[in-house]
Amino acid sequence: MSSAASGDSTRDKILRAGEKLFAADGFDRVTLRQIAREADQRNVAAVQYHFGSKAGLLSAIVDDHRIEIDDRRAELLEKAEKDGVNGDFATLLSILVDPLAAKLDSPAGRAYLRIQAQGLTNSEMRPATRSLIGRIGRHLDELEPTARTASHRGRFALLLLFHALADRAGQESSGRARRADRAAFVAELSASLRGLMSA
Amino acid sequence: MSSAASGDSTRDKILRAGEKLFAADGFDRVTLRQIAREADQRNVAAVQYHFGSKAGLLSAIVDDHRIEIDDRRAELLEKAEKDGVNGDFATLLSILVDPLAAKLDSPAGRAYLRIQAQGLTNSEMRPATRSLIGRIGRHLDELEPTARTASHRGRFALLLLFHALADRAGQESSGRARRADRAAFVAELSASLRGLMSA
DNA sequence: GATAGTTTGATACGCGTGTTTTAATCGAGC
DNA sequence: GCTCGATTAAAACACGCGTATCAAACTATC
Repeated sequence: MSSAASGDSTRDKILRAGEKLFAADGFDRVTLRQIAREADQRNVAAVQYHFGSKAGLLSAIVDDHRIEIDDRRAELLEKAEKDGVNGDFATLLSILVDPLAAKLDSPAGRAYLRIQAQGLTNSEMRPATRSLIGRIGRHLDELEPTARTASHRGRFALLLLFHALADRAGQESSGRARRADRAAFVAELSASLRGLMSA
Repeated sequence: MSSAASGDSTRDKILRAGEKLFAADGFDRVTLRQIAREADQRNVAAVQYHFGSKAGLLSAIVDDHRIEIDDRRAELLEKAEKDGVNGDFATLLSILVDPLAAKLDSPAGRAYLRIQAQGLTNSEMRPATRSLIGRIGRHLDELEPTARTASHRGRFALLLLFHALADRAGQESSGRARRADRAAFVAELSASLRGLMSA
């Protein structure tokens, strides 16, 4: 309930510390003591108190962002359906891509992208982001059934989407990529996805 | 020196056990005791003896496969250069894709693909597979410089290549995908990469 | 068949982990 | 100003980790 307001309560500090460290080092390598230190907390049990467990902290981090992304997507999708643009491939693609790509704007968002990609690779957190993607997928199916249905393209597109954004997030957070190039990056990614789906 | 001959020496059993467990659970989650058990070894220090450390075991696993893949690629590339086909995009792409995709054939190869994808996400083992890819990349640059150079497409292609294969490897190893579909999968992947690069 | 070298087995060590527990501190509300 | 719930601190816990050590078993060479 409080998560959206990014105050500096201890809970929020732990959340941001976890984000940062999980993204940079990987969930398994990060210690609760590291997190406490990063959050200016002398208490090694702070994570247990506020989130129950290390896994609980991960869920809190991921859910926060995922919910915001899905809300934004639902909003855009409803608008598109109302405008009767649900036959427009580019529109549907941007509904899929843009709210995720917007996560590149903040350090917290970039951390989320990297964490989500870790989860994809290690085959967990599968329910994440699923519902909305399914709904958009159905629209895409109506559009060009042969290009998507029963083929692997949809899955490829999802893999590329997440991993490319995570890769970019890592580069920006480590200074290996400049923020100014971001628009070009997103445009390239969208074009690549378009090309991938309709080759 | 001995790795190619997949005998059932203790060393090889440990190597295969590590492959299997690293791929399924992730490098960090796997303990040396699990590996020893999986290798029918009562000795918990067997990994230290044969590979020095847990990291040494990982290197041994990855290097074995990577060397074989790069050798195969070099072979195909030389043949293509001799035939003067180095202007053929499809040929170059298949040199990049086929030796990797061939890894889907064996359980050990599938494990390698998943492990390599983990490494990509967690940003290590970067030197891996680099040399050959660079050489092929130069050929691609000569072909259509605008489509690759200074754009993000090359990186996208690499990400998709590795993660799609790792994803497929995971599905096959867990029975969620049938081996019969593999040819179609590889064809789809190649087509997707082609579409991605030239959209 | 004794011997040197290599491999395997078994045990122990030191340490860091996530978590639990208990005590101290804080902050409203009356 | 006191009280009580919520939060932070501090210490301890049980456990599993990677590693080191040393003895036993095996293997080949002469």
